[in-house]
Amino acid sequence: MKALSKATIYQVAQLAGVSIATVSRALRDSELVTAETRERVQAAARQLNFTPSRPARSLAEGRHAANGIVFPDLVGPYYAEVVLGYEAAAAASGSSVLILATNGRRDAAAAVRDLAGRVDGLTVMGRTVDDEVVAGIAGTGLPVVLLARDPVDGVDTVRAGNTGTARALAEHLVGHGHRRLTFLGDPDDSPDVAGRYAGVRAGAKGARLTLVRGKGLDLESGRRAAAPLLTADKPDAVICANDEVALGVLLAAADLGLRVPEDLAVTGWDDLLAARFAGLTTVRQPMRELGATAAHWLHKRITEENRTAARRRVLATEVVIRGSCGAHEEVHP
Amino acid sequence: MKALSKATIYQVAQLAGVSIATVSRALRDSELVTAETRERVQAAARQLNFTPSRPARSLAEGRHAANGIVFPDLVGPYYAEVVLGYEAAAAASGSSVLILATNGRRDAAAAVRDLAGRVDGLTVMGRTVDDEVVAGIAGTGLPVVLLARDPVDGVDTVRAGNTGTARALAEHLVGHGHRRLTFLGDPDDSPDVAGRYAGVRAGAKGARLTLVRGKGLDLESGRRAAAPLLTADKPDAVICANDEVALGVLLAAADLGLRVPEDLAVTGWDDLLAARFAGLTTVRQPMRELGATAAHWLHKRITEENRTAARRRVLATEVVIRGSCGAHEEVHP
DNA sequence: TTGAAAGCGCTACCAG
DNA sequence: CTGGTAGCGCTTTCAA
Repeated sequence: MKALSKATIYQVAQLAGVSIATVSRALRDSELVTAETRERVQAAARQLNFTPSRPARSLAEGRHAANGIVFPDLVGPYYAEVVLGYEAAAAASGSSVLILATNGRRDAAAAVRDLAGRVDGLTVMGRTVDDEVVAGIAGTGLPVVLLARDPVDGVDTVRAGNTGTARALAEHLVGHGHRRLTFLGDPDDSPDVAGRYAGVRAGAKGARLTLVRGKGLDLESGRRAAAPLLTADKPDAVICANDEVALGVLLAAADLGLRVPEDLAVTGWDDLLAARFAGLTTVRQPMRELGATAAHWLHKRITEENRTAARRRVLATEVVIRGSCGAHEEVHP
Repeated sequence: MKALSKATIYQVAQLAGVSIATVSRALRDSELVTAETRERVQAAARQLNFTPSRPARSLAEGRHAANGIVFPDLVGPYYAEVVLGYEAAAAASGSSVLILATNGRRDAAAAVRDLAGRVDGLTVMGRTVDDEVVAGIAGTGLPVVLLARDPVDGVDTVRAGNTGTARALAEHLVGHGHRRLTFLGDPDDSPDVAGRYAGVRAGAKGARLTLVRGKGLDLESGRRAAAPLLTADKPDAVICANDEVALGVLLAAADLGLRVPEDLAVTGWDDLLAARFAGLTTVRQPMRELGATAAHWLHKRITEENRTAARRRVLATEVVIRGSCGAHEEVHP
């Protein structure tokens, strides 16, 4: 009972003894067909294992019924969660999702432009392509939403709060009596890191703050950067750009025989599962909600009649206190 | 300098003063056009911010230049890593990637069928849709690769080793002197879990082995399931279906005042980052390679001339010994 | 309620 | 080397 390769609407029409127009209607539950005809057509379609060709349909309808999301990587829970939230929301509004990871790709811009040609709307995250690429695509009329990224004129932007929470975090550390703070991470790396550093600076009043531009955002990068830093600067608190880097610092500190938090306080950002088991003080952000919001906004843009003004939203983040920043009465589980 | 909405090949042709056929050639670097013509056309295209319509091209070419992957979820690093490996490999062979998460979707089968109509090939992971859906799609002639899932006749399958490594893990525990083993996880949940349980059974000769069918595969599920289990069964070792569950058990054990590994050994599966910080003995699997292999195979299928026999491959996994299974001289960092 | 036919934008074949 | 043109499979008027 092997079904044939690819049945077309013509074959279904022939088998059902109607025109292709009727098949088209019947298959999409148009009210313009008799119940009887509809059934006959659907039976024929089933028998031929027929699935309408998406390209043909898209071409005729002038839409893709799909949208895309561009992110740097899927390493670590952050992007994965964002993408998951995005996919769920997009699916809810009937869109398929195309993904594009730009990391390790020399032709990121070209890849993004190509993707733009396959979708009804596009979400672009930070650290992927330049603003001019974004502007070029948005200029096409293609709805675009920026995620975790500095705004571009006329384009919607959704992001998680960095500065305010970073400031609160720094103030908390200063409140613990720490006076020699180090921020480990490169503000030029991403808008998020830049925002976090800005907040830390604001909250570190009265304490010394050193910036150490670590290269990567993974555990090994943190570990490598930490060793010289801890022996040279002798900070009493290291505020890391994200959790992975912080975990690397924790490892390096252990290697050096430094006790956390007695000799050294360490904080991260993202609240990974590992942070919980490492007792790491960090910041939690609504990852899925970020993705879901982007998908919703995109859907609105795609379906709206007259274009409305660009929107911006900053989702709330929260400091999660655990043991690594100093002793507390009660810590987060 | 706002670029117009959507330029077509006709407008480019007109602006460049050539036919659409020439535009089509020039834009795809055909050798059938003068360098001069090519440049003129490309200039016109650039000026109009032209991007060829993907549906039109796909319709004409009869291919999508895209393939898809279906997975249950993107929660936890496992699927994210697999998808990442897949995306990278697919991109390398010029394919865009469409994703579909089936979890929390009532109409998973329909969604998968729809996806099948948008791609040149499809990878389907375990725990997503029934074999009959897979068979139906494969019967269409659409290349399909199964990932981390029991084989279906005539369809390629890639998976990570479960049974052998699970057996080694169980034997290791028995070697530590543990005699009251509990496997926490539901073999009916996924082919992977079933394979792990089978291996554990084989390796638990000479010890008592209890099966506790925990519901979910997340941390809270593990934690909830562990409490009654630890007080009732009093096992001296709990082998968990994955790391998250194991971490939950660790938390529950701590709540009950049980020392790990003195009073209780615990093992997981996946080697999450958190496992390292929790000192959890676990099993590492080549997640990205799983995804990459699936993408490669799919590409081969899509481009092959005459269909070859279905292939199957099992990628190697390895036990990672840390502190949670008993005392060792040297443990993994 | 159904059918005929005109596109949707692009590729590729056939002439010239 | 370039232009004309026939589709690719489907949706959607416009008539019947």
